[in-house]
Amino acid sequence: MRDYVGLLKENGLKVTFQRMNILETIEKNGHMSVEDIYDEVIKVHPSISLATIYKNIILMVEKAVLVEVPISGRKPKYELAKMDHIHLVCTECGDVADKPCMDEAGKVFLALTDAERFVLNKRQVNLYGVCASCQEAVAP
Amino acid sequence: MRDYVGLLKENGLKVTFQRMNILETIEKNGHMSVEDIYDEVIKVHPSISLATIYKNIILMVEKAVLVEVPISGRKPKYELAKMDHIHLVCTECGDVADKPCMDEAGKVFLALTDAERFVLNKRQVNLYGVCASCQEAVAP
DNA sequence: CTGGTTGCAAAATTTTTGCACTGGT
DNA sequence: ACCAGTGCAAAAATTTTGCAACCAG
Repeated sequence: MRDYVGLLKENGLKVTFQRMNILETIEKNGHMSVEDIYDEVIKVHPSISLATIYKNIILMVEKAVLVEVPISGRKPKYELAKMDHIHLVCTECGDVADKPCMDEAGKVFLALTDAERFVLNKRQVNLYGVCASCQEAVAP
Repeated sequence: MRDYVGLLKENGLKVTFQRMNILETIEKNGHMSVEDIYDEVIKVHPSISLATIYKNIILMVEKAVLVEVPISGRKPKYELAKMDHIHLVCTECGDVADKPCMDEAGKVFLALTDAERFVLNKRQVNLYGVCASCQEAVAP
């Protein structure tokens, strides 16, 4: 598990049980919507309020501790900030998997935006399809 | 202007003024949120209701006439279905520009998902940064 | 201590739904 | 004439806000 205490302090955020639980839940599950996070965190911290989840997600996204992953046709999900990667989004179950290897594509994107006089800050690649386990479910 | 009458009929949708206005507005403006569309369409069709906008967007996305473009930190936008392209999203003004050239990246993505036993259906690339005109606004 | 943080309840916003009426085909 | 489509108003769902109590530093 990562050093969330340090991560929060670096960003001028106090270390509360709520925040620790949010971060640990997201680490464990990978990609979660606000509702997903609430449903999980409330199991270990029954008194937490949805407003607290919202406030903290907004705050942690601002501080770049979390990253919003917008997804076509669904609520956005949130993940821990990490090395550049792309997302494999299953259109059946909604699950999101990370895939490293932004490097090859990275060069292409830089060339593209240079020509455009566009200052590139962040890249976001979603590949939509059907994941291995959903393929099995359809054709066992 | 495209043949929206044909496009709607092909998809089993009746040709109404509301739908024509929605499609023409999106063609003219490129990428629009639900609210954007409503604000524009109401100018030429004052009696249209927001519910009609919602119902039609949902319907036309199902029929793949429109495509939802989810954007980090903002409401999703909608565009006409068109050839594969990437999005340059300005984090200052929120504007979205299309850029063709999915080909180079396309190969990379296919190789990636093949290895994963992931059936790739749709690709969505957002590059976030500051567009040329917002750069000028900051440093004139 | 003390300012940031929480939880609650209320407000604001956004999206969906039901239904009578309208208008395309 | 039939039934998809519209508009309205109400309901549901989502997100934000204000504030008193609380607690990490």
